Amino acid sequence: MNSTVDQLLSNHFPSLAKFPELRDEMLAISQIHTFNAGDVILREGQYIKVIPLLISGLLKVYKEDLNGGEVLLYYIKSGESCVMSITAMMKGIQSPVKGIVEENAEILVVPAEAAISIAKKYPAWNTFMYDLFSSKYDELIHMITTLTFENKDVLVHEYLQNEAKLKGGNTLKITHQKIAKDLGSTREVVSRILKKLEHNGQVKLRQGEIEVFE
Amino acid sequence: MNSTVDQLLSNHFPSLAKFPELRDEMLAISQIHTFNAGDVILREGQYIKVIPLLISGLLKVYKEDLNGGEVLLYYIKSGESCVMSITAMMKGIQSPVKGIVEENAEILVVPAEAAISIAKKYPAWNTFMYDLFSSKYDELIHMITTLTFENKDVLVHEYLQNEAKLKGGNTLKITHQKIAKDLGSTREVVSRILKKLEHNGQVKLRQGEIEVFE
DNA sequence: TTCAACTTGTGACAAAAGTCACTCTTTTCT
DNA sequence: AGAAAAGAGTGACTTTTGTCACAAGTTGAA
Repeated sequence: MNSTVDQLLSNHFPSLAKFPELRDEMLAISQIHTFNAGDVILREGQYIKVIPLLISGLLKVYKEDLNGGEVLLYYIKSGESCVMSITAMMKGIQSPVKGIVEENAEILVVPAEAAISIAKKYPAWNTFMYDLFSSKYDELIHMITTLTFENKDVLVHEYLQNEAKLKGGNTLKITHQKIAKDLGSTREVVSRILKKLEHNGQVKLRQGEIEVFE
Repeated sequence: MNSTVDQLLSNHFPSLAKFPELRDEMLAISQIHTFNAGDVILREGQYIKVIPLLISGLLKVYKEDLNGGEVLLYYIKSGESCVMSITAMMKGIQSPVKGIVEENAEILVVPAEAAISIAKKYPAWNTFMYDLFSSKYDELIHMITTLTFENKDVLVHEYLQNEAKLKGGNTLKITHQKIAKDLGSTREVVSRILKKLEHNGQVKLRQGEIEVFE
């Protein structure tokens, strides 16, 4: 009866599933949940009770600003988990970030205490986490360098390229307003940048969608 | 003869040293090195051969830009290590960041392979790392929100407050040029912001030094 | 002490980003 | 079809940041 979960684990988290004991223990304590686009699966200030391992779909992780703004920090895609959930869980603190389902998602949910005991028993779990931490550090650091050294047009362009890559298609169904919100900017500024990118042949704009080239 | 190292470990890394076996293993394979302010202890592109545990002093970690700029990502203070070294080591990749000694430092140096085997044996090592990763994530995320939602004056002010806190003194010996370099900005901009901060009573400027209030 | 190097101040201007106000287009709903 | 809502375009203006040029203050070594 757990054969489906078993397969999902093997397919999407091979570096964990290849250790039979670890795999069995994870199967014994975790469950698959499904979520819909738009669902907020983690709020700022919430305590972490479970560690999510993403089977399919796409999540976005945001940091909220005092004045109602928010900024997209990174994505969580298939085969990944939420680094901020892990670290907040280990310290028993509230989540400093918000997690939203961007594309309908299947999530393997591991209870926090179970995750802690697994981490102590299986080096592979920690290896997986180090890899994950590493890639998110890279993303955050890249974001900092873009914010520091580049103008907003680069930020917008990289955002679009990321979206295209992660959503598997060069035509994005997205509004200028949504882009502005994700980047902590304003709609007018984004609209003008998009016009400029279109002028440069980097994108093609249509109502409600953007085609990304390159 | 290892009694000194033993004490340093106990004093500065209590969460590791309180486990006798872990402590003994670390003592057996690690060494103390000292470095001077200005020393570059890690270059971008360099492979990671050792994990540094900072006993005393202060390090700064930078990401370099293509056009000769660089931006301060975070500090490493006593009781901490370099998260980017850890993750780069685990993946066997080159360091994506640069580490510079800001204040004369004593560093407990753990060979990379030894660190890997320790990580597999002692959960306390991983707990320590998760804590460290967590605090650096917080710092990077805070930097992103500042860059996204605040003007440069806030960035400069927070930089000064950090410097004051980490260097243990409200009078910083630092030039405007150095601040500009750390923040990826320019000297004139920083000079003007500092004037403004002085006007607001947040700092007091003198040649070659800045007194930080609050 | 005197000069050279370093540090800071500042005016003038340019570029980037944000704000406001309003229009126009496209989509959606009844 | 027709109206409302959502999305996008745009001019005019402000604020913030960056750039250039050059003056002036400070420090330290010869």
